[in-house]
Amino acid sequence: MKQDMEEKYENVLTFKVGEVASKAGVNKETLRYYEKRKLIAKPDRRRSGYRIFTQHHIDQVKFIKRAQELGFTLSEIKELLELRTDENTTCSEVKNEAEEKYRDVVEKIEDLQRIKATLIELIDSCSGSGPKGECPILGALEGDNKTGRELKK
Amino acid sequence: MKQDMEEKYENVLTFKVGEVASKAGVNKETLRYYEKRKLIAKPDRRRSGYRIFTQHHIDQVKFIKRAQELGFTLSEIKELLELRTDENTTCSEVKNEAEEKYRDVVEKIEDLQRIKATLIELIDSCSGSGPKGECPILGALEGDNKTGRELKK
DNA sequence: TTTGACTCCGTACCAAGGTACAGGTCTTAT
DNA sequence: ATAAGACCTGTACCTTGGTACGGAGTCAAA
Repeated sequence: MKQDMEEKYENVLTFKVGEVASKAGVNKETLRYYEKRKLIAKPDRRRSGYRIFTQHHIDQVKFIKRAQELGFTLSEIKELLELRTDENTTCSEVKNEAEEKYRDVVEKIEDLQRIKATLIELIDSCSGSGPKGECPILGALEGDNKTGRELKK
Repeated sequence: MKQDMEEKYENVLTFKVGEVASKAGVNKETLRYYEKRKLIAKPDRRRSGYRIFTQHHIDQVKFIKRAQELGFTLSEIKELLELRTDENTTCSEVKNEAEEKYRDVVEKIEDLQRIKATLIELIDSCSGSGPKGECPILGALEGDNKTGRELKK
C-alpha cells in the first residue's frame, strides 16, 4: 500500500540523491547543502525518509552550476532563482542582475590588472642575480624607495 | 626596578598593541592573529604581560599589507618573509615567487575575461523588455538553447 | 534472507582572514 | 587614590562553499 507521496510519483521518473549527484556532477552532501540553503526545491520524501528527486531538481542544480561559472555567488543565485519562480518577474529585472554582476567582474579585472602591472614592474626591476640584500622586490615591499618604487594604492 | 626585558628597551621607541594597530592600519586582534601565525616577530613582553612592539613590527605589518595588495595570501607572505630572513636567499628566489604570483594573476584575469564575455553576450541577447518567460538570460542559464546560446565551459 | 550498497541525520571540519567577546589585570591621568 | 581606558587570555564566531563522519535505517539482488 503506497503512501500519497509515493503514489504521486508512480508515473514520474524519480531519482535518489546519489543519482542526482552523479547526473549533475556534484557531491551528495552538496545536494543536502543546497536543500538546506533553499537553492533547490524541497524534495518530497518516501515513507522511509528517502528524498524523491525529479528531473526538475537536476535542472535546478545545473542552473546553479552554470550561474556559478559566471561568477554568481550562491546568494546571488538564490535571488536569480527567486526571480525565475516569481510570476511577475520581468526580463529587465533579470538583465539588471546580470549587469550588476558584469560590473563586479569588470571591477575585479581592473583590480587584477593594477596588481599585474605592479608585479611586472617589480619583476622587471630585478635582475634575478645577486644576494637578497639588494633585491628590489623585497625593497619595494619594505617600502624602501631607494631600491624600489612605491607601490600604488 | 626594571626587568631585563624592560631595560633592553630603555633607549628604544616602543609601542603597545593599540598604537601599532593604528600606525599600521589594522585591528589589534589582527596583530595577535599575525603573531600566532608567525607572520611577525614575536614581541617581547613587559613584566605585566604587555607586548613590546618596535618600529620593526610596524614595518613587518606594512610589508604584509603591501604584499596582500599584490594578491599574496598570508601563507605566501610567510614564505616571502622567510626568504627575507634567510641569509642565503638570493634575489632570484624572490623573483621566482613574484613570477609565480604574476602567473596566478594572469590566469585569474583570463578567467574573469571569459566570464565577462559571456555576460556581455547574455546581456546583449536580452532586450530588457517583456516577461521573464522569454528572457534569454534565464533561458541560457537553464541550458535551453532555443532561447539562448550554450554557455562555454 | 542476507549482504552490500545506499540513504538518513546532525554535527564537525576545511580554507582564509580575520572579528568579537568575557572576565580579569595593568596603566595613566586627574 | 581612583576610575577610565588599554591590555591580557582563550575561545567562539563570521563568510563562502562545501566535505567528512558515524551510527542507524533502508533497498535490491542473489
